[in-house]
Amino acid sequence: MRFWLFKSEPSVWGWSDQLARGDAGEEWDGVRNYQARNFMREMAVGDRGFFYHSQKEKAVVGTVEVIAGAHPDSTTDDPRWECVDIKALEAAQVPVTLEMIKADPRLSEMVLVRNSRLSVQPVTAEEWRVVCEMAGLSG
DNA sequence: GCCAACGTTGGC
DNA sequence: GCCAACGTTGGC
Repeated sequence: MRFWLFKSEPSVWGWSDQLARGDAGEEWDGVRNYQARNFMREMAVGDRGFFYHSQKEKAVVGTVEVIAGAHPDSTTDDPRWECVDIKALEAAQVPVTLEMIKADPRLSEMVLVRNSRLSVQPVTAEEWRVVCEMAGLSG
C-alpha cells in the first residue's frame, strides 16, 4: 500500500463534503496538472491519503482511501485528464497544521513543504506514521 | 493583497 | 528547442 496527500480549498471541496459522500466516495476531479495526474495513475485501490485543506486552514484534517483507480475525469472531455475516486476514512482528532509539519525535522522532506503548489503528492510510510501520530489517527 | 514558485503557451 | 510572457496557486 502506498500513501498520498490530496489538497483542496475547503471553500471548493472540503472534508465535510467528502464525509457527506460516505462510502460511495467521490471523484477527485478537476486536476489539470501532469505531475498530479501521473501520481493518480500510480494509485491502487486500497491506497490511503491525507486530506489537506489549503488556503486559510493549511492543515491535514483526515484520511481517505482510494476506492477506484485512474479513469477519465468526468468534468472535462479532454482525454488527457484523469482522476481517482476516494472516500473519507477517519477525521483527525487534532488537525496537523503546516506550521506543525514544518516544525518537525522528520517531516522536512515532505512534498507539501518542498513544493507547496502540487495538489496531489506522494507521502512516505514514515511521514504517514508521524503525521498520523500527531493527528491522533489510527492510520 | 502581495509575491514567489511553478507550469503553460507561443513566438522565434 | 529556447525563453519571455503570462496565468495560477498557495503561503504569508
